[in-house]
Amino acid sequence: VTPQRLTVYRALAGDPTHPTADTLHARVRPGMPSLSLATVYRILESLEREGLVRRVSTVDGVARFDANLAPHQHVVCRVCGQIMDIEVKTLAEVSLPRVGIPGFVAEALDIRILGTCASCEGGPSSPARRSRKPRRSK
Amino acid sequence: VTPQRLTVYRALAGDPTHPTADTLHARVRPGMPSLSLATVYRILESLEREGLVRRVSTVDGVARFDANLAPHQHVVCRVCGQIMDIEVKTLAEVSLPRVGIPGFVAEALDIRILGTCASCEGGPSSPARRSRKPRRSK
DNA sequence: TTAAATGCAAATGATTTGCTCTTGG
DNA sequence: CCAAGAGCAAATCATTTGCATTTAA
Repeated sequence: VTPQRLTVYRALAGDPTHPTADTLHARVRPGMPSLSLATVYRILESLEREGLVRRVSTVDGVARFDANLAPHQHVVCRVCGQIMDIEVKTLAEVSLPRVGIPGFVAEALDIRILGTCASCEGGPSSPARRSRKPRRSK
Repeated sequence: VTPQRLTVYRALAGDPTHPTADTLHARVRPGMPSLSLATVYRILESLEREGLVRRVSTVDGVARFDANLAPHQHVVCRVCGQIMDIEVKTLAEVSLPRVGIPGFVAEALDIRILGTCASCEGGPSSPARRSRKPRRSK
């Protein structure tokens, strides 16, 4: 089943910034003006259900999606909010089994490395000031 | 500066479940009926700004708070949504510096171990079926 | 007294849903 | 033809804000 689904999926797959539903919608609009935001949400939801897309955890309450299915983790810039992928293979790499909770069956690892990206390093008037939400301003 | 702030802070500090603002509000209401949810949000915001409280990352868009300032990470049950603390000291413990992004200055680690907790292990009709949101039902 | 904190209600923003209309199979 | 998908608008939820009132310092 797929018409504009392809469009949305491709847009997400070709975007390394882990866009929000809204961003994706805007990015796809020009080539498909009638596509509504609600539909984008529905498409993302089904893609997630089908396991083609993942929702990445954030601390600001806005959903961000990722079509990169290869096991990887994220690096987040606290200043510009940019999210980048890094290859930290799987559970084994970080002593997962050592969860001190009895009876808990660990299944997956979700790691986020917080810091400052190259562009944002060096004071507030640096080179690439990004537009992505600079924490809490909703 | 502090009247009902103490109440909210104490409620959070004495709750290992990483409650949402709403849960905290409900939990404190009986002893302070006039306390509004908006105020709880404002209190949590200031406590966060003062560094007494942290917001934990979630994938479902609802803010959860944590008053445990000691460096630690979280274990999340995918079934009942419960979030528990575990002691995974600091950055050093997980080869942090190996971020493959040039120019990125890593500052903190945010790890979440996803899995199934003891109570939820063993089919949907198991012992302790928790009330915490079983994923996406907002 | 006096800026900061609180209450309430209304405003926002993100996400979801109801319902109708299309359309791919 | 027919169920699944798309559109649009209205509904929900979580969170924030405006403003008048209260209060701790």
